[in-house]
Amino acid sequence: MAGGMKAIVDCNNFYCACERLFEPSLVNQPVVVLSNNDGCIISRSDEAKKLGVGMAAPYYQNRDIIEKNKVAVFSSNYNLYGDLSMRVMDTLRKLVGADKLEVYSVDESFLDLSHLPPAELSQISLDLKHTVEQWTGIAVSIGVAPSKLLSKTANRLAKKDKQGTGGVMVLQTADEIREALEKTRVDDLWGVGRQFAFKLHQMGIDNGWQLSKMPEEWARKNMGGVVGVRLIRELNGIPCIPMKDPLEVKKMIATTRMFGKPVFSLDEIREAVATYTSRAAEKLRRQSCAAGMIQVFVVTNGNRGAAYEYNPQSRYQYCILPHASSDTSELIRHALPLTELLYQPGVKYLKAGVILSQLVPDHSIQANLFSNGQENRRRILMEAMDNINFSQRDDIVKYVASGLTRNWKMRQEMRSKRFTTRWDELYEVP
DNA sequence: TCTGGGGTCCTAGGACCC
DNA sequence: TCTGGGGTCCTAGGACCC
Repeated sequence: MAGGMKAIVDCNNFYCACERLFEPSLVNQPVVVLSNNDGCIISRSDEAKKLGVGMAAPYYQNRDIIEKNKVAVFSSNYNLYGDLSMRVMDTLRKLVGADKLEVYSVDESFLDLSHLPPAELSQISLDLKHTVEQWTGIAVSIGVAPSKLLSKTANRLAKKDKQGTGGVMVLQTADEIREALEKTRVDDLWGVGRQFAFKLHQMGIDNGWQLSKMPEEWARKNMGGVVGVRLIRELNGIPCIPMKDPLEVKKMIATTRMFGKPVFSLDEIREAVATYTSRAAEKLRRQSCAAGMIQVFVVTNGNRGAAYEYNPQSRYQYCILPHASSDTSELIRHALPLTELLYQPGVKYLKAGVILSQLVPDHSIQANLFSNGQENRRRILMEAMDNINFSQRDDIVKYVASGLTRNWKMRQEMRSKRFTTRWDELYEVP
């Protein structure tokens, strides 16, 4: 088939795989990893899936199955996952070239394979898979096809039938594509969520093949305009979702957290917001950007419904900065008044968050920096602070507004050590 | 009695993703 | 008692302009 082939490489049960790497006794044993505050299950090993542990399901609802079957449970350890993710991506970069790789998420990358001979794609993919596993210890699945959507579909089938496929599936001929789409429910297509899947089933469209035969004009009317048209084309092997430039930076940066326990006081919320602002500002500086707008939001449990119903209600406030900034203290100075606007005494708060947007590259504010020696010094201070916080413990250096007690901090009772990113927690060979 | 048309920019909100 | 966090893209509709 003509046109460039694209691959998606996806780490299998990534967070669980990371935990197992440092706890080999857990290989072939059921393992789950929990979200922040140990709230939800966000990664399951194949064994845990077989036991019926649900994805994104609240931990406490699965506690019975977990205890009965001695499932190993971990709080999420993002330092560890981030570091192993980097190793996987670096390996792929080495194998296919940095300009052929688009990191899509912490555990997935698209590869542009259009320069490779089509007849060899299967073997090349198998080699890629084996090399990544050998170099990093993380198992991956690979799907290859003429469009991103079809490669995601191939990847899903490869992962579902690891024995039969060897963890790799290449879709090239019309027959191969048809067979794969017939086996895939619309719910499982990349880009079809709950709302669209429901609509499609009502219309009698149940699998990917049926959907691929619908006219574009129908999709434009019924599936979100150009989004739907793109979906149909991608299903037909016409690439419409381009590979992204690896150098692109984020357009928005958020730091948000559920509180470990309900919070009532303004002081605690101010501390949380100041801390989240610091985190967000670090991310901002890491991509050499400044923010033009800052938003703060808080979430309460709402007033409607039964007493224990989970009914989150959020309220936002934002402000446009006089000039784009990446300075933690300046961002905090704008965030705190927003917090005060949002606060109502006596209300129980579950969560707060900070969102930085209208991001611009740092060099666009250089004129501003150079015109003002004071600000330039501040920027150097920020860099020093980031370096210290990164190489030492988190938050050795921080602003007093972030508070010294942090009793709103999240629960992480079952976190593994940060084996690869903290000197005092390095893995020891037994 | 009559009540244009088109362009641009911005924001809120929906839908989806991992 | 207990339900994550961080993103993207698109559309509709309002405000404003000529």
